Amino acid sequence: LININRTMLKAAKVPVVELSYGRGETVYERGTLPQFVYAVEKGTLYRFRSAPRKRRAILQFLFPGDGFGYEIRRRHLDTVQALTNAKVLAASRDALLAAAASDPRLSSLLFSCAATAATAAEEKAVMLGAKTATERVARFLLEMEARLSTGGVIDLPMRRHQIAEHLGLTTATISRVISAFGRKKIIQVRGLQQRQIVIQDKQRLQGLTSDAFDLDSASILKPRKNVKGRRVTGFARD
Amino acid sequence: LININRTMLKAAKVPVVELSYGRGETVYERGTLPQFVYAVEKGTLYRFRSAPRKRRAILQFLFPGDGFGYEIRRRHLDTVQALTNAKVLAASRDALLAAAASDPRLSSLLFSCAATAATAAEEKAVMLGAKTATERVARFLLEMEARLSTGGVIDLPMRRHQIAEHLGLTTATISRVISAFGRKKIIQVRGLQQRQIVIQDKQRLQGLTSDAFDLDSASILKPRKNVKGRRVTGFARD
DNA sequence: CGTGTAGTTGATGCTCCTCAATTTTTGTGG
DNA sequence: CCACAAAAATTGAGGAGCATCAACTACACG
Repeated sequence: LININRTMLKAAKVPVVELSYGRGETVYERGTLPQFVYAVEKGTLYRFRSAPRKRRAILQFLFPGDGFGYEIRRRHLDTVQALTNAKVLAASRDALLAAAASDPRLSSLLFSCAATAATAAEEKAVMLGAKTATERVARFLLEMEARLSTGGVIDLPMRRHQIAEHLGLTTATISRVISAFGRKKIIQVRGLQQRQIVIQDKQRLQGLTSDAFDLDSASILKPRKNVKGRRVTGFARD
Repeated sequence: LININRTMLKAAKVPVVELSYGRGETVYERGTLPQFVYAVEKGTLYRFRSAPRKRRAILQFLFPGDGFGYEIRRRHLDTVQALTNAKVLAASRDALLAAAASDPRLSSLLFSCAATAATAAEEKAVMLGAKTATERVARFLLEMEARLSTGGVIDLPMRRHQIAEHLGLTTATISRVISAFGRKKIIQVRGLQQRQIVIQDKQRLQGLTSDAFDLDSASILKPRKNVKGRRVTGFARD
């Protein structure tokens, strides 16, 4: 299911090129003509839109198996850049559609891929609907764990600033929340630039994603301050 | 472009049923099996996900020409309900895919529809990325104008509460921002339940969507209070 | 004419942004 | 390998913006 994009491109009887990108290099840019459909082979990339005053919105981080370039417009609205050294497969969109015309299986796969892209975008919208920073970061960490944890360790390829642009928050807030999670022993942060994360109490983290009202979300950011009037749970202690 | 979904369903050589729904009736529910692909014929519907503690996220309002049911999962993750009396076209997903196998044109259309759904979801994510309530509401009004204005009048089919659930805000905030827009003569609000809106100064509204820093966004919600230190523009007056 | 629902508006407090200082890490050249 | 500069991350103080709670108005409907 997760490698459906890669599978599709390889199954199609169309020429597929493998492209390599170095850190920071651009795959395609906003305003260019969308000609290809891509699938990540190796490394991490990210898609973003830039708003006027140097505000950027990172729509998606792309990991091996992820597809991109499915959006249909006359021009690309977004830009894709490599976050680390990366390899991607690319196939001509027209060729794919032509091949799909004679191959029912491919046609179905193509539809699935586009539909998957839609679901992913919607998932992101739901995440941004989460009101508190605590909730967003918790969701993000769990998603990253699912995508790129190896041996219980999440090796984040992105900076705090990029996480912030992805979640609609600021670097400072991301840092505060992650530090608080660490203090609460929900996660353990380590490694260069604090980019390695181990989830120690997954259940508590999951509890924070759905509804922070049961827990004392204020205590995450200001653990010392006593909160009056609110329900107090075991979360506040420690 | 906008009626691509309807066009596709009608062009396909598959049985298409027309279904009617009364206000508040459900088209499909979270957890059910996704069997159909739909297109709105008449009326307005909306898609939402409900979070644990009676928090709902409205993913999308559906107007004539819009398609839905393209997300691919084993179960529906969302629920679709009619906001007004509505008619929708429905075709079996399997039948569509089968027909697409022998019809290249249909195959391409199907892909386009799914891709359009992806773009729409992303657009929503970008909107939620907007930090201020002013910006979100401005975007929303402009989108509604594009979708359902007739003779310069936007006839909103949804309540304030539903706008709030769509934008990730509260009813109170929506009301405050809309009132402020009215006071500033950017829009004119009228009709039963203040559901009719006329955009009087589209340019100013558009200015608020992209970057609220040029304008004094604080003055929207607290027009009386003098703001110190910030750039003051023509927007603050009046 | 009361009851219920939707919308508006005010007061207050929490959350996160902003600005800024400090520490840690990265990268560069001697 | 160390010294230095530049960048990233952390942390603190203060304030802006929205949620929350609640009072109030307007209108629909039985």
